[in-house]
Amino acid sequence: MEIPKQYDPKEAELHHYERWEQQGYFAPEINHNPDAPVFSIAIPPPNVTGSLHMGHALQHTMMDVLTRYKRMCGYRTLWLPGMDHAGISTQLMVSRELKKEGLTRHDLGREKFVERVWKWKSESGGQITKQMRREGASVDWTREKFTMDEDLSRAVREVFVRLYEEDLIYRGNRIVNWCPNDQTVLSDLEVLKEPQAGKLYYLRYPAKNGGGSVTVATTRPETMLGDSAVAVNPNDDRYRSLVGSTLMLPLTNREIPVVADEFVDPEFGTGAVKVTPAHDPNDYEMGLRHDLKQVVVIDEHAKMTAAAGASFVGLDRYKARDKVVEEFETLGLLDKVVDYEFSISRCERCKTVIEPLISLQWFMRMEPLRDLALGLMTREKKPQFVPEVPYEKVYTNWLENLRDWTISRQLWWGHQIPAWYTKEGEVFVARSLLEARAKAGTDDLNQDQDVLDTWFSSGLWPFSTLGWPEETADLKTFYPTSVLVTARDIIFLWVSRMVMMGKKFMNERPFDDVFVTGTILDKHGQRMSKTKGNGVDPLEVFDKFGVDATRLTLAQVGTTDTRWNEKQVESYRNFANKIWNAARFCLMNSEGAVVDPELLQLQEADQSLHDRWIVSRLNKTARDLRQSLAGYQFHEAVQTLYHFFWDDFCDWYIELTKAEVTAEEDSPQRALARSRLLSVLEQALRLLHPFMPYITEELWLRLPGVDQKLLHQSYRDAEPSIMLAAYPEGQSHLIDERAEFEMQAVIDLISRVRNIRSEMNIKAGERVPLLIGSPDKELREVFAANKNQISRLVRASEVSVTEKLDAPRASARAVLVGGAELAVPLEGLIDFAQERERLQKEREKLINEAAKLEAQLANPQFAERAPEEKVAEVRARLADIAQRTGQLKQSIENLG
RNA sequence: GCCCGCUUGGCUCAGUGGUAGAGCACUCGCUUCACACGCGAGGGGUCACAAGUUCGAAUCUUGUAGCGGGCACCA
Repeated sequence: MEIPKQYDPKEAELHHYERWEQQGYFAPEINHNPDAPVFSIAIPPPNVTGSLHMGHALQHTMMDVLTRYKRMCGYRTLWLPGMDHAGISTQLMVSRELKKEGLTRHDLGREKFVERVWKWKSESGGQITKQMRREGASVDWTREKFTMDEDLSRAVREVFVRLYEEDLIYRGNRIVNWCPNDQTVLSDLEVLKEPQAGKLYYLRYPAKNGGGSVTVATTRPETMLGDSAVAVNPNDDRYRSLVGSTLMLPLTNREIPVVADEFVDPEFGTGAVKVTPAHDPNDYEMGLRHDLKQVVVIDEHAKMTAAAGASFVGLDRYKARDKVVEEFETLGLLDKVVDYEFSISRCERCKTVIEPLISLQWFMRMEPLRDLALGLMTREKKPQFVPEVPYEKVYTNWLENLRDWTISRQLWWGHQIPAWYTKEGEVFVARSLLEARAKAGTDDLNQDQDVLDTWFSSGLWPFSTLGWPEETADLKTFYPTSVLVTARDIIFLWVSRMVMMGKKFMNERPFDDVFVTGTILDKHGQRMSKTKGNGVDPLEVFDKFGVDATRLTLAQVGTTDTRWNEKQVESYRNFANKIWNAARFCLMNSEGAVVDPELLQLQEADQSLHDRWIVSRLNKTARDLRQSLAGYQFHEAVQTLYHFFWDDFCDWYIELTKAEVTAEEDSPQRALARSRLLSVLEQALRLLHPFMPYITEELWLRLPGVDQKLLHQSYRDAEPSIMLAAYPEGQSHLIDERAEFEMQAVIDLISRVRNIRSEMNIKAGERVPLLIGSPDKELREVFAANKNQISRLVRASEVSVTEKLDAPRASARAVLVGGAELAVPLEGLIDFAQERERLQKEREKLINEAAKLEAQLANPQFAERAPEEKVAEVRARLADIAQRTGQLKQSIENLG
């Protein structure tokens, strides 16, 4: 079989996914063990309008690593995919399309418009579902959900009705964030606060009865037309006498009172505040406290109303501002204008400046729900945030200060609020029109025109996707889910709401853990964003370096913010190629061999050192990986895999076993060595699979002897695939510390000889004799037993191992840890002065180190207070250094 | 304003109360029969700064500086 020298990711990425999906490997039903433990993840549903960006790729990689890992461990595994209808985004997108045709949504009317959105969805929505297949995401597409599906919509109505019946949802007139462009209300979380360079205007209001006046400072002069009071601090002596008096509001001829309120900061501005209850959240509260009139002077289009006066009506808010200032100046009532920086609220989507307006909306009362979430954290410490710092605190602090949630939106795309009104305006909240009619006792009902905030349905996601309110088998099996993997920016918008809703309606946490990923920044450390145009498209990276290499790069990001670094992907592309070529070597030498995990199940003294060693390393690696993944230590896991495969397996094991494996003649030894090599490779591929699904499947299927026996017992009937193979255990009885110690001695020996060859400029092809002296009998036996391997790897002409080193004067020498010595006779090649200098340098290094250790031991408090084993360790190290220093000294003297 | 995080070799990042790590970049040598997307050998960091705790601090505490982020109703 011909295997190309270079791995082509595209080839491997072409067919496996389709096969996995068709065979049903992603569905939990593939697991035939009725007692299998359960692992489940509900995907953070991407917007139906969205296309894949780095953040998705990052999260999906981590979720897929966990899912594939747990599946291989025999868990009944479900990673449930789906999408969010994304109310505003989607409506805007379709409206923009309409605009190209010269239409607005109002031209179509609500029903036609919504139809149009559904059409758009089926034709071009959900790009991400295709892109996720490319990523290799092992989600169960048969359970894919959309927040506007009928069953999920039913859950939304059910929740709405129940909360309404408990008085946790109410309708009322309150001041809200209004977007004059999108013509809808927004929740506090959907507005952005931005610093703004503006001006502070000092306006003077004359007293009603001649003489005095009060000057107020404001950033929004146009709202003065709606003022209904001026407030001062009750303890402010400057204004004490004015409290209760009446002012004449300029430009309007209205009389307004001066009131006293603790809210007012005497230090700011003039210490007197104009109060506009209808157009400022603070003033709104103050207005309620003092029973002030709400004078609405700005409408939902951010234009002035008739109440603003005949000369202002119809003016844009900013035009009105200029006009107010102008008129104050004319009247001599503008005291001054100063530059002032303040923060301004903008619509998250369209960046329009928010207008606070009083509006009739639906709200969710959060206190009781908040208490459920806080109680869950206090009593059960759920969910467990990873990393715990700072997210647990951020989450609980936010909950503690939570305010009621505006849940209605003036949109057409979304879950229409299940409330119906009679002609008289009486409201009936019901699960359906039929139920509403029954409740109202009339058929003459109109449904509320508003829809619910997108996040309302998202909050139900972990259970609505599993069939709630029906008590389905899926709901029983997969709820609560195991872990939520998400970016940090939706902890409030989404995570907290899922916890509250899950606790409320399932009486159970929605997930055990919340893993908060880091963020991928651009190379300058800036957030990637569409508007900045600095995003890196994951699909392009897939094309350039392969999906597996990209996944490895993303997995190692873990929880820290990382600048995008293409070099890193390239190095993992190289790693994939390394895997490919290691397998290529194994396969090129696989005649007469077969994968047999049993070969790796025993550690016996008569096996060669490198075989016992690689089994030990393999099991240690598996053990470490399991530990890393259990703690969501993705970076650590990637490093462990990389170094096991490249360093241990490729650099050492393959090289050490190469002689046996490539022997010309067929023999039982050769067959055994080949089978062993294949079996180690096979285990290594399993370890890698959750991170690099494509290359591992591609290679695994090519290995001789791969069949159902290798699958986890829960999947024994399935067609073989590495994704159903059992994840290596990491068995402690196969970890052989002695073998690792001995192998390390061999590795050190080989490295020192190579170092000598390099420093002495010995030609790569030239063979040199190697003399080893070791006073330690066991080490001597180790070196002797591995003569052939050592000889091969250092290109020695001969290797002799003796108790005492007996080398000619013209030799390059080195001293190893443990007192072994080696010499490479270099008659005619060696420069004595240079060699002396080389050894002297090394000796000085050791002497410096010894001095530090001696100082440590000389401190009586060290011996007294440090733990015994630490002291013993330092003593042992010092003894070893002393011995080596002595040997080096001897070597130098021998050189003359 | 309040809170939080980060600061480790040229670059991107791990890590840890007890001898400083990786990848890339760099230097030298290699067409060694899996791989030049490779092999072998090297150089390079007083772990931002200061004080403290400790037998011992790059790691813990406090403060300072720089960078980044979150929260906040100051007109």
